[in-house]
Amino acid sequence: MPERVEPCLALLVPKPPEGSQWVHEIKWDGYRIAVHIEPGRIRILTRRGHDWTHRFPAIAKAAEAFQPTTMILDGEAVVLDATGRPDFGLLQQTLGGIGGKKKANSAILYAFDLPYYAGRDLRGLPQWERRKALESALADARGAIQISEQVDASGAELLRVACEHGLEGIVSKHRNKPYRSGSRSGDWVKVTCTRRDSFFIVGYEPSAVLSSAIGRLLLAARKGDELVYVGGVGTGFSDKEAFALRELLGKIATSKPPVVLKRKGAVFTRPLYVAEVRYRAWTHDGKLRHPSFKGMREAADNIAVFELDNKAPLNEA
DNA sequence: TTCCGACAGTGGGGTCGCAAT
DNA sequence: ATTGCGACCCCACTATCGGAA
Repeated sequence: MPERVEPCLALLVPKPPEGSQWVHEIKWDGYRIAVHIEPGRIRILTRRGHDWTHRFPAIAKAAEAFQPTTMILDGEAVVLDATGRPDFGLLQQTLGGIGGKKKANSAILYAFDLPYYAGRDLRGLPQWERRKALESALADARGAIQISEQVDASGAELLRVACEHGLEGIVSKHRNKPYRSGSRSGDWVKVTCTRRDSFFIVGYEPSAVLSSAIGRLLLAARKGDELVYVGGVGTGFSDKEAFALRELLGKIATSKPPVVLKRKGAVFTRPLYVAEVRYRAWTHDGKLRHPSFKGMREAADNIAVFELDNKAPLNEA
């Protein structure tokens, strides 16, 4: 059995592929892991090959049930929230940081591929054959190891349902393609549920490398009569735009911060512009998750700036 | 010639531990 | 005691370059 199998990665695309050669499943919001099972030994490796076995005791324990068969299960470790949805923030809190002593007892694995089984490297097989092998290998899986269901629906339909339920998105796989380790080829593609909203630009931070360019914009939402910092955005603009933004915002810099925020190097500006931002969700902390800049305009009455209401949670659909 | 895949680099969010302040 | 930094995880995106088409 190989010491390590680099995971096959999914390419981000704007819409799900169509056609009978594609199968679709839920995109689980957690940590990608590979569970190596062999006689007398269980190892759980992260995407970059770090041994995190001790952090997923429940999954490691559940994996023992498959011994002595050798196999590598590829899947996503998640922690479910009270409503049964995967919660990335919860996973991180449960898991702790790099030297963390916390145990993610509640983390479970959604297995979606089987690159190695019973002495055979299955990566060269088409996806549908590996899938068949996975289903038979996990026929009586339960508890901390579950199979990630392939859904018998069009990609567009599954995506709609996934987004409706506050899930992260979907992954589509080509039935006839092999498992390409370490590659982000289009054999696997993902579509994520995203939102677009407008936020006030309340400042910027200079780029760490490009002089006279911005590195990130500081964003705020409206909450009643106040502005509340909701995080920064540092991608989505080109270098050219980063220079132009610095030029423009430099003119409206103010010494009176419009929001409560202390960050070294931050330059605050009067909230005269709104940025349109695409993002995936809100963190527990009230920040934008995976934000990217899509454009900006002058603030005006006819532009709806995101309004925080008093009742969190922010993560509801 | 153009296009695509792989890579590096700059950003976002989080956790924790450790060393410097 | 606080702060900053570095490992780790999840990423989006831009810029570049070499090889495939």
